Amino acid sequence: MVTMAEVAARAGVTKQTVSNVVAGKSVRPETAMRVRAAIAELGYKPNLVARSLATGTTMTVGLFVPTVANPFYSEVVEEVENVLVRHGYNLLLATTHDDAERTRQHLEILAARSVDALLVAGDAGVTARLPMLADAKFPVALCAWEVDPPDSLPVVSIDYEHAGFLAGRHLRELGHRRVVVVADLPAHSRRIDGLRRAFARDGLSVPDDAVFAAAQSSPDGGFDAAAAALAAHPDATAIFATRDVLALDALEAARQAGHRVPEDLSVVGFDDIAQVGRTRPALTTVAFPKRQMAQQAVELLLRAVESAAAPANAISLLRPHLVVRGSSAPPAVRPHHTTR
Amino acid sequence: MVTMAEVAARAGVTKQTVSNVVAGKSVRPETAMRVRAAIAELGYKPNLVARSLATGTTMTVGLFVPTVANPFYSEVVEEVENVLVRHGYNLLLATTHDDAERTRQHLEILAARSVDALLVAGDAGVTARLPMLADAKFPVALCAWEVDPPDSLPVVSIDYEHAGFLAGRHLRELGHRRVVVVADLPAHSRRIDGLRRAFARDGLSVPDDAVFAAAQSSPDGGFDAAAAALAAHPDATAIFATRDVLALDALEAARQAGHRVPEDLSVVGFDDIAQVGRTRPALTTVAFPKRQMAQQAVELLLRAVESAAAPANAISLLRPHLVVRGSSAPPAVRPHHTTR
DNA sequence: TCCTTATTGTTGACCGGTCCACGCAATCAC
DNA sequence: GTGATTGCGTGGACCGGTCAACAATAAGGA
Repeated sequence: MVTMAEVAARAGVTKQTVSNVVAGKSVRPETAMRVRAAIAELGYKPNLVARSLATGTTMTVGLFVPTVANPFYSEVVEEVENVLVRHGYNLLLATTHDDAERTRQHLEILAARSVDALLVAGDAGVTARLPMLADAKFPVALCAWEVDPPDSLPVVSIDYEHAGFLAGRHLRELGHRRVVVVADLPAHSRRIDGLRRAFARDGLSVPDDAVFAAAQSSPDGGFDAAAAALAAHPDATAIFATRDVLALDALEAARQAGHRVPEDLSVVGFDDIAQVGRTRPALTTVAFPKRQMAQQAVELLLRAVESAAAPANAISLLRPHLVVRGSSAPPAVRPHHTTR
Repeated sequence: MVTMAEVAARAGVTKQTVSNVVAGKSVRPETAMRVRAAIAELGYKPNLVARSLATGTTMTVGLFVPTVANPFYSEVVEEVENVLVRHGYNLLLATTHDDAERTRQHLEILAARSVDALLVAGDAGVTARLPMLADAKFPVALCAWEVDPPDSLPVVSIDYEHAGFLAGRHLRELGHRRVVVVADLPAHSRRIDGLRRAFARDGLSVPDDAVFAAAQSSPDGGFDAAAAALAAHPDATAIFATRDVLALDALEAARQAGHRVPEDLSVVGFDDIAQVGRTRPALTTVAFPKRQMAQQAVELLLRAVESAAAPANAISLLRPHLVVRGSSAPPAVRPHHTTR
């Protein structure tokens, strides 16, 4: 590899002058030309590793996500990368798989690599490492954070409770009274709280036995939970799934149980991942402004990096909104189900 | 940050000795203990940037994918990261978005960062940069490569033509004679070649006007193409989609056109992305061994890195296989469609 | 004319590790 | 007892940039 020193020799100046030309600092035009010519002739490219060592900055940002297999996080990754590229940064991607030990190792390596900043999306496996995150020597931000926002780190997320409320309000406005829930528990309990609040306003409740946890280990977890929910509550007129992928499973379970959606049963999801708008029935869901979130979070971090200050320790909550599509409708008028 | 020199001073030895302890080279146990104690007391962590500069190796591998939004590539990314982590490497992710200029910049930066290796998945936007890839100073491998495998770089992929053949043979074995195709063109033409070969064996053809290109720009491209295909060929008994996401769109278009799948119309996809096994009807598709591919490709690269040699310049083709699910069945026995 | 203030470019230290040649003891064979 | 081998540890150069202090030359003000 051709180094700065070689370019300097070729142009008859010092390393430093070459450095100045590359960095765009004031250099007499005549000299700059000579240097630029030498750079071009030798095909010189600055060595970023060396620069990083000298400056302590790597133009690299780490991103933690639980997994990329979930489309929600895919979209986050996609957008984070876009914003980073726009600012000239690179993305170091690490999946945590909700594994605390794996997360710890990744964190250690990122620190040793001196990334300029770290964005953590999703909480599950990382929560335990929060103290470690708090006193990292680079800015850290959290996003898509549902549980106990720690007060030492900035967060860009949404009001999950309110998002759940939107789903509940929609179902109530349609006239639904009995809803079952398929959820990732305990992670998604906020969303359920919101749903319950909407029902509670009208004096209705969503009892605990109407909430079914999807087994996270099995790929059929969502399907099984939905099937169980429908079997246990044949009088339910709606399903709320706390994640779109679960909602897709629920749609399937409903179909197999002989329900028509939305005529017999409404299904409402959460996230608004790309594919749910194109299935039939298209899914009514609470849209999570993922890309906006990714953008804000990254820009928050980069501002902190450039001002060399700790990021504003604030919580920024974006507004989720309901997207009404074909999977929800008023409940069918049918003989009232009698218990016993 | 605490440096090696400080640890050395604390332990009463030289930097080099500390380095040896960290690297696990032979050091007298007694000395090693003193050094380890100093490391623990000071909380020393080696600076990987400095190490990279000195050794010229960064323990970092770059990955190019067209996008992460497509579940096919998500799975590839997921698996690549897993393998890298297992070997102690980090992942630098770059999306190309089929943009040659963006790809060029990324490539330049990765080179300047001296990544240890680069894996390129998918071809579209990158093909133009092949010469640049060929004389990179680090090993490069290609995967999921459909067009003209260049002979200067190792490739881990599948035989796309054969994969298409599998789809065609399946449809023929079921008895289908008239199939329409929804495809990303021209990228997926190999797959169609294979399909055609299967039909040709029985003296049947898949005419050009039965092949519909999905507009890549629009999110409804697949849907529109499928709808057009069905409208233009009402006598078709099967759809072959060259990508599962297109197949999902096709299922939808079929439903809206009033076809029952698989009774009236069979749908066969390509890729076997995670979600298509859980929809109803579950999708019959040609399974692409993505994870195996990712694994082989990464391990090929890492072998090259560790032997400091150019990677074996070979083409490794994995075997795709057909996964028969619910979306394909023998064609309905129905009055033969008369043209006019 | 002389001194002050800019403007460029030079010099040498430094970032935090690793590599390599070598000194020094202790061990071994003869 | 002596020379050869081996095991540990030292010192200094080096990776390829950047930074800060300074020297040199040019321009501006009194």
